[in-house]
Amino acid sequence: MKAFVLQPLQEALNALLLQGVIPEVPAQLELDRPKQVEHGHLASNIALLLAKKAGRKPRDLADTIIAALPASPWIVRTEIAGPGFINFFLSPAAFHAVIEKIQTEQNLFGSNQRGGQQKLQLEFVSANPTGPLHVGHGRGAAYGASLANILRFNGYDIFCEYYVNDAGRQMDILAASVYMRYLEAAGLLPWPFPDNSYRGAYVREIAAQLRTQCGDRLEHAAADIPNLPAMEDADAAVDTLIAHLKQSLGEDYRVLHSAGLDEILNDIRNDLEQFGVHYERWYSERQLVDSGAVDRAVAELQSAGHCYIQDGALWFRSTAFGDDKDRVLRRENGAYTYFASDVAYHAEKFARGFTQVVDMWGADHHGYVPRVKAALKALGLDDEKLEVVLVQFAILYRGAEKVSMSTRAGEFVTLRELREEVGNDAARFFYVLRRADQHLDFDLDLAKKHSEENPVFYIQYAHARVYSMLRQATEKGLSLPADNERALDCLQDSRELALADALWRFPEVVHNAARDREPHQIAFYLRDLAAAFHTYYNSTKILVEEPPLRHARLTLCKGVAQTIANGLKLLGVSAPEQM
RNA sequence: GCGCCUGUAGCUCAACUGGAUAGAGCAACGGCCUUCUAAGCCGUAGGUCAGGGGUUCGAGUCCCUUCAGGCGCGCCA
Repeated sequence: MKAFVLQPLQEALNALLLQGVIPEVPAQLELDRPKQVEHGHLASNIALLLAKKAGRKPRDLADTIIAALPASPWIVRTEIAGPGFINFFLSPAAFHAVIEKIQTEQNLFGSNQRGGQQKLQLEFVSANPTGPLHVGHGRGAAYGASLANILRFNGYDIFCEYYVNDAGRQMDILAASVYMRYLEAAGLLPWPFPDNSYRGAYVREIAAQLRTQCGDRLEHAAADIPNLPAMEDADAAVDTLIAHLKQSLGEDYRVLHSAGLDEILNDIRNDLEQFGVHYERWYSERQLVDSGAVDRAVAELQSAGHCYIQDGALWFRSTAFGDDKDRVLRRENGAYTYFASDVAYHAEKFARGFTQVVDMWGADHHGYVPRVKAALKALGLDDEKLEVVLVQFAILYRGAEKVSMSTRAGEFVTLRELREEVGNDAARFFYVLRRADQHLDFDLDLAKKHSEENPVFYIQYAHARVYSMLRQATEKGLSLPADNERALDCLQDSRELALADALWRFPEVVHNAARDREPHQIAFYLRDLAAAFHTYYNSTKILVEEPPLRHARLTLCKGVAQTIANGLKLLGVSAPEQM
């Protein structure tokens, strides 16, 4: 819609530039949608911006600009207002145009090609496969998947990836936890299950499966098992147990390790798939390590002279690249840190040719950003191409009551439980109702309500209402508009034009949501559009006797339904035709 | 202590990246079903944009500062 005004305005400014009235034309002309209807459909502040440079009074300059505007069928009136705004009033035809556009583009309405099919990688969730996903991960999943949809709709070539932390200490602790439950089930665990291991019920289930699979074959490692409770440092105690298991079980340690990993990763995959979250690739940290990528990345940092050895550990001088302290790459005991494999992983992302990489991390990892960027810079890569979105936690409520959660103790609400309780649609929608960097209060009771208080149903209801009218018309034997109905001239009422105006906003919102990485803009827009539709529905009878008017109104309504469906699709929410 | 984030209506949050009289949803109050789904609509009330200073035609938005809250500051991930 903005193009209707942008083009004439551009022409006028170019003409004035030639005449020497203004010294320059801004590269990017901007148009506002005024809050007050009296201020027109669109407004430009261009006279205010150029007044000083042109040595003219703003209102005076605005007058000159208006005089230079070429005639346009879309603009019916202009006026100068306030300190020097130029307000534009558009013709009904400008609003009918959006309805025709929707009919032409249908499920592509709102999309654009600004991305130019640039390859963009999105990494999100990437939770350690040490247990089922909980509601905190759900937010990252909903946010990442929605953002992926939105960016695709903006013409980007999107590649979604889940980084699987399947190498490393946490996975070993899981293996040890499974083993302890395995022993416990046979009454062979000589002391109580320790607090700092994985205590969730799922660990018992995995242990039970392991027993079905291996019988008592693994029990022999219980013989000289370290006495964990007797040891001072609980973390060191677990490490001792892990070392013991690796040595004592030999090849079978791999079986134990995989028992937990495979089971949990499968569970996570299914969970996300059912939640409508799809990945192009599950990237294994273990494979990254085995391929020698970590060795190579570290060696590259070393040969570039960005490393030093201190206290037996290998350090990366990240302070030379904006970090506030140096970081260890390889520990005194010879093992790489998590950071080392992350450096390798990110270097790998750029080597794969992505023009932009977006990571979505839990907000508690924010201190981690400078060191990863430092490493990229040290490797001669452009750290601007790595964008980190920090996703805050979701706090669950039942009405006013907070649901307490503790991951360690295994007392957390899983994503699956949440989905089963409130449904995928409500879960997806509620998760993206806030900006990612804001805390999210997730009210389970509200998400389940099928009433006006629940924004998901409010929007879906608007969509279903349109289809209800179409069914109703058929039942009454009233003719329906053609799919390419173009006789829209009878839509002249301000309420009809206002509704069409709301439709015009959709492509703009899609663009802004992608630019700002803010899916919530879509959610807010849909609520506004649904409200505008409900208002129209209540004020105007759609299924009138006169066919031309009925057809035109129904065509407008179908445009609303199509737009709602397109928007909900971006958020991974269904658009039912009947409720 | 240092760094990052946040502070807007009773509650939960927006505000098109500097525009005109700061908007929604809940909650509160008052209305609207003989008519296409009342899972809806209309209206009323509610504000020192945390406080202070600055930048300019113009500030919730940018800069400085104070206060309050959250998170982070491992050879953990």
